[in-house]
Amino acid sequence: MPERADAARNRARVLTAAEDLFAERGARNVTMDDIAKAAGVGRGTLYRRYPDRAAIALALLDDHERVLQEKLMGGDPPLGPGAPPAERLAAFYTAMVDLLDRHSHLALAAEVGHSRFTTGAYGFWRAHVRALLVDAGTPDPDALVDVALAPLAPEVFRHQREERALPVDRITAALRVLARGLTT
Amino acid sequence: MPERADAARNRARVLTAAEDLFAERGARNVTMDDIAKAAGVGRGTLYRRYPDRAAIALALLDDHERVLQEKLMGGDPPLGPGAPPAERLAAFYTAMVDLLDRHSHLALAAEVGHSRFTTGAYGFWRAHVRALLVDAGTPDPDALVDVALAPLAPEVFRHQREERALPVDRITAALRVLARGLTT
DNA sequence: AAATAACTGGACACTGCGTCCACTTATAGC
DNA sequence: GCTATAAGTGGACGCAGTGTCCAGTTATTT
Repeated sequence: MPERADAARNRARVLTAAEDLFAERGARNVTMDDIAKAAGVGRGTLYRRYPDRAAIALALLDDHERVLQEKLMGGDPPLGPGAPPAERLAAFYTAMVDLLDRHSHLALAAEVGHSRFTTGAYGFWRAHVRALLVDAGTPDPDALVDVALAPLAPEVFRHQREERALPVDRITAALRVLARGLTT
Repeated sequence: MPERADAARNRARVLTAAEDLFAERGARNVTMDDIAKAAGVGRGTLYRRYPDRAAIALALLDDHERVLQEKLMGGDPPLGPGAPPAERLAAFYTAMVDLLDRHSHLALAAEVGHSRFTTGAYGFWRAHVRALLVDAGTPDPDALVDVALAPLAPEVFRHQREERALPVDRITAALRVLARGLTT
């Protein structure tokens, strides 16, 4: 059974309203009530589809992440298959920083603390990086993979950008150093 | 003016009660009310000294952290001064993992998300690791230092230990690999 | 013993969460 | 078209936890 027309319309309204609110005042200062009000929808309707803010942010992020995921699997090197693992890892870091830079408000909304690790996206990044580490002959990839992904936590990125006022390209360069260190 | 005797007694009761509760059911499931009740103290008294859970956890962590901080500054090598920076960094990682292992419930309570970076302790670790990176001749230590500290986030440690069921020594070994990669 | 300043604790108002259910509306079969 | 019905809707409700406030209490000083 396909989705009902009014339900689809409301879903779209919720997503665009949430995106606006997150961008405007940061996810921390947006309540479920705010989103419902802004979307012109009742609380019940909102909760029917999205149990919490993270679910909404995740839905919004999903599109952007899927694009990157496809590039990783079937795109051109060095992001896609073909390049040596050290270069693919560096390219992955660069792409992730770019993603964080463009959508950090969403990332922060979606991945508060623990929940970060339980999203499907984290599983994908993890599998990808783990494969690269295996390919590069790094010892104990299962332990190192979470270490390699830790600097991509949205909180870390936000801290570097805002508290430390680091430009994006310096963060990228630092992660390139890390990529080199982990694959040799 | 010294602290009044009854105030000191109440502070001690709050701290031990909080430590017990955190250890017993995890910081996430302990409310300020719980702590006040368990300490036999009113809400107002509790809030007078500690504005939130993080402040209490921080006070509890403080002692343990100070011990390590002193070892870093004036203890024996390789933790203290004297050893080459690569070894000191590796020793620092090992000591931090040990600290996390023994007090992860407190660390998780104290450093939820963003607040992690604003604690005095983070500033200390940051300065220490930054100096080691400078010493090792690593490029752009200001950008790399937060990368180097990211894997020590309590959430990452908890994920590795519990979700991934990694033993402590494998986490330590992985961080030693990282230390080598960052100082060469 | 009285003065005083700090400390105490529970009542209170408030915010945000999540649920529930009576009502509405889109779709399918007649 | 018209009705049946199941999905979808929305706001009222109860709850949990936060943080504040102030009248009363208690340690300390003179």
